[in-house]
Amino acid sequence: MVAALGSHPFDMASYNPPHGQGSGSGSAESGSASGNYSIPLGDAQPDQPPPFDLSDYILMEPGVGPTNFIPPPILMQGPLMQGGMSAPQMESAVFQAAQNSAGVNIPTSTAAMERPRTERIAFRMQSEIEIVDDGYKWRKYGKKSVKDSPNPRNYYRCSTEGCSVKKRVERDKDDPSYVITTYEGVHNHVSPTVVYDARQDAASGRYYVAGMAHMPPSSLGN
DNA sequence: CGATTTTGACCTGCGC
DNA sequence: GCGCAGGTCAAAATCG
Repeated sequence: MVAALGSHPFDMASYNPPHGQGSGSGSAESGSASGNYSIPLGDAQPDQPPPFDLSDYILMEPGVGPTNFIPPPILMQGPLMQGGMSAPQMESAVFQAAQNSAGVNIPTSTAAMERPRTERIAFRMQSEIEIVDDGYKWRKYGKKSVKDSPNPRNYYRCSTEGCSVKKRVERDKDDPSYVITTYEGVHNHVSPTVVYDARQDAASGRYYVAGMAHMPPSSLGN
């Protein structure tokens, strides 16, 4: 599942997920190894944990602003988008996926059930640089070489006090011109550098920042 | 001088 | 139980 931001933003392109070759990490169970994902948005598989992994990224093409990109403040699990979405559709899909991840997925394996669910989203973008300015301030806390990839993975944590959001950044092992950024968690604050408009909806309790829904800090599980 | 990065060690989960 | 791999910690180094 991939959202590709190509010649027209939020146009999806097919992408074959670079699944791990069964290294025992247990992450390669989602979908077939070669096709596009076809699990409908929000249709969680009842007998599987949320099948998120690095294949669930949004693909960004050059010129779509990798140096000034603000990730959606809502994070999600599971396959998200398929081909042919318009920008409003994608935005809606992102939000719906977040809602689904918050309440619909019912993993049955004990490991998946006992593991605290962390909201994550990954972006795959073509970029010379690995550190994109997403408006938040990050502090690097680790670097690790990963199996099946010649490129190290860098670990960052939001440097805002009290915010436990993390992100991982690594280059695509299949195409080093692409950078995969995985966000984990939800910021409990607005961007310190980019705030166009932030307000809290009285009915839902969500924050709306620059037109996007933001979960209230009180709803954070971690 | 405080903040950030680097990097080896340590911890934990999972498969065999 | 053991080994591997991913993730985190923390002290030292570096930077602004």
